[in-house]
Amino acid sequence: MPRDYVLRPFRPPVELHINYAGELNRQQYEAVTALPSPALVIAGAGSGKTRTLTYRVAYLLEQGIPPDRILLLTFTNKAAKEMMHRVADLLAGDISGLWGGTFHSIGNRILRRHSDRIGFKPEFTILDREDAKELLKSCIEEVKTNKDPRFPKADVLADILSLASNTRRPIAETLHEEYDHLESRAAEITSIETMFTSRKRTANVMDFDDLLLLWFRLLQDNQDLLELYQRRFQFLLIDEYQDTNKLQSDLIDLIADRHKNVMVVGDDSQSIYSWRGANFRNILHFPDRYPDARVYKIETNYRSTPEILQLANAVIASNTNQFSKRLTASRGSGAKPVVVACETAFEQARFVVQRALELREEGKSLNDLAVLYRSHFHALELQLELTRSGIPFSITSGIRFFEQAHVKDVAAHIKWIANPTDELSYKRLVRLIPGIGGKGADKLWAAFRECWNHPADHPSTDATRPKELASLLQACGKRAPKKSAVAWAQFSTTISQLEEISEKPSSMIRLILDAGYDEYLRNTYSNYRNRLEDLDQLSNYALQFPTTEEFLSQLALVSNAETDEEKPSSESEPRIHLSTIHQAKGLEFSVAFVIMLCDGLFPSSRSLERSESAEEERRLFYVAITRAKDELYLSYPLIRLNAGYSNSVVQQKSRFLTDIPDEIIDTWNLRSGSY
DNA sequence: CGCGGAGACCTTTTT
DNA sequence: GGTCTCCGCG
Repeated sequence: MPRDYVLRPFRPPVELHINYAGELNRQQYEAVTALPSPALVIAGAGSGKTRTLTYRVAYLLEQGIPPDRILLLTFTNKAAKEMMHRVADLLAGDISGLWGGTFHSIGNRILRRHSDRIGFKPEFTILDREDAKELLKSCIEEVKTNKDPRFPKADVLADILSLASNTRRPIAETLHEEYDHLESRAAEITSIETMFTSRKRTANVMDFDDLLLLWFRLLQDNQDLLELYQRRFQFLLIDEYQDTNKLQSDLIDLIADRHKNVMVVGDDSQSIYSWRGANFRNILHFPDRYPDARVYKIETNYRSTPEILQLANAVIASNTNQFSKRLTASRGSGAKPVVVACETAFEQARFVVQRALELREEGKSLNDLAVLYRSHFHALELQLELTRSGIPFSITSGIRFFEQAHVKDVAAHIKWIANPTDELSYKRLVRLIPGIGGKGADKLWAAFRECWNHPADHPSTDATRPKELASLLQACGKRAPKKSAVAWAQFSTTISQLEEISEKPSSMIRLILDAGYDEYLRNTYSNYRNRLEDLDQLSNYALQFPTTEEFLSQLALVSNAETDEEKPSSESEPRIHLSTIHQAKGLEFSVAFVIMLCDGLFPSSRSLERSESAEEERRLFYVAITRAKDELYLSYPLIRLNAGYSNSVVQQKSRFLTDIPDEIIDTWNLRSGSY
């Protein structure tokens, strides 16, 4: 059944005040922003990719295109938000119809509107990785016929299923290409996948991959909706195109099929997400799929000094699989990058601390400094040293704010009330009650389902209002262990109170704390104060969302780099920033320290097994180098304490460092000075 | 069946 | 060092 699409009157063209930043090449930007679609912009690191896209959006609006005809897809929600702010500033106008965000967040918005078409209810909840794994685990248990210890674990399985979905390949083919040792398991894995899919559907939950896959299917299977969105999103702009996977590029192609107004921007040298299914060949083959595409290269770098750029060029030159491009610096000369050899990781940490303090003396803010590393645990010693020296730092840690146990416990209350079919949230809640564990939760879930399906058997419930969760809970509380009866009654009371205020997530959090979670925290965790503070913050954070649904979507979809900024405690005190290289993508800092450049750590020993991933490691190193504007320090320890076994391991200097010609770097050898 | 203690095992990157 | 798993006790 076709839908009506209301055409709004064209707005008169607005006055555009693009203020080309002084250092930028104005002609170049004008050429790119006015480029006819389809267009492919190959833009090197620091060449102002984001700025180009921002101007492009502003340009389109200036041409009289209504904001709701534009879809802006970026790598993080934060990037989209910043670009949209910038556009609003440039135009001094209302651009509220403009949609911008990650593929996942846009998928979420669209799927909520049409969930009925794919057999979901609009209040579906989103599973994070951990939840998805847990659900997968119980599917494995059901399919597994005998106790086979070599059966692939939920971790591996989650990766396989995700990769298959994102590359749009059948599972058997994915196994053949990437996990050949599991090829004989294809049939079992496929049946687990089938069960996993149906369990998600009954629970009315989606995982990350579903947000893309179901979005794609929705458009593919519903001609009217396809047409609706093809007409609505008349201009598509995609940032970081080198990191899109097959599913994402197919989505773009599907929506763009009618008008072909696509502008993609990316840099194949910065492709660092292939393990997630990203395929930088999407960029290479773009001109094949869009024969009319104009290709535009930006090889000027506005960010870094020529010395840093020379190093970047030297590093990436060893890679064979790429568009050839050579970045030229637009800035004046600076200091050579420095390679620092350290004895131990602690000495390396002291080096960073001391240098950071010196730079602060020289007038740099700590905000201008960043320490980058391959994996989260590489920053361990540095964190200790920074804390010891009292230097403020912020860190994008491995554990995300929203994935910590206490945040998830509280969120489970809100999620379950919004979506009572959410099995995982229910079980999580029930297991908080003393005396109820994994098996008990399974049984109580079955009991709850039964009360839900047959409310007539339980006179206390009102059949016309199946959402009276608290009374259903009371009804099936009989099946809870006797010693848990009091806690169970308390639980159902809390739920009934929460149902009253189910559209006020902030008040819900406070109520959950008052109703006993506070006490639970106190008894369970030694760092009870911190966790309580987190929840306090979460409650404040929730205030900004008009609906519970938006709050929950936000919890599931924002990355930790974004939450860092969102935390209300963001006092203006300058902090040195610690981050993995992956999470520093798209950012820039005056001074960058890249630490732990030891062979086996960076490049990581796992990646050296395959030649393509060895090239990707080098691209990652390239990304790290090109984050620096003025100064760059590359350091490595010779000895590193091996966590746990308390024996030290001698490290080899990273092969990335030995490959660098001596004349383009300075070498510092650390000596211990006396006070 | 829940829970606490003892041992094994692992350490890539994330929307 | 921290998490997950298994085992035996209550």
